[in-house]
Amino acid sequence: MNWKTKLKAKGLSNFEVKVLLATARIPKGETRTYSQIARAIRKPKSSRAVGNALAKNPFAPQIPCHRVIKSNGDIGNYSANGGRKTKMMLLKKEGALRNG
DNA sequence: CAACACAAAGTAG
DNA sequence: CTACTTTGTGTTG
Repeated sequence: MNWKTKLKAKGLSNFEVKVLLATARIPKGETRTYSQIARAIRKPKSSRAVGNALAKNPFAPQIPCHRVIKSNGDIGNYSANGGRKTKMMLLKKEGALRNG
């Protein structure tokens, strides 16, 4: 997928593009923390800005922004339809979230 | 300056 | 561990 072009076509900034690119690299059934994404793009202190980029994610269900959680194991938030609920649902369906 | 989908460190019990 | 406070970061208004 040429996200880099699609994202930029959306008017996203270089930072947000990198974040989404790193997020699109997350394998199914696994999860990453905002901090890890921040590290992946060489901005380990921008864990907060990382969330902002995911919030702007124009390809919500396509880019696994739902596979991104907080470092303390918490789900975090979700801008797409459903919110946190859908986030958990997707993680459960993929097996990333083991409630039991 | 203010607001946000966070993280790390310090203080207190 | 749990709860609260402070500082850092990047985009947008």
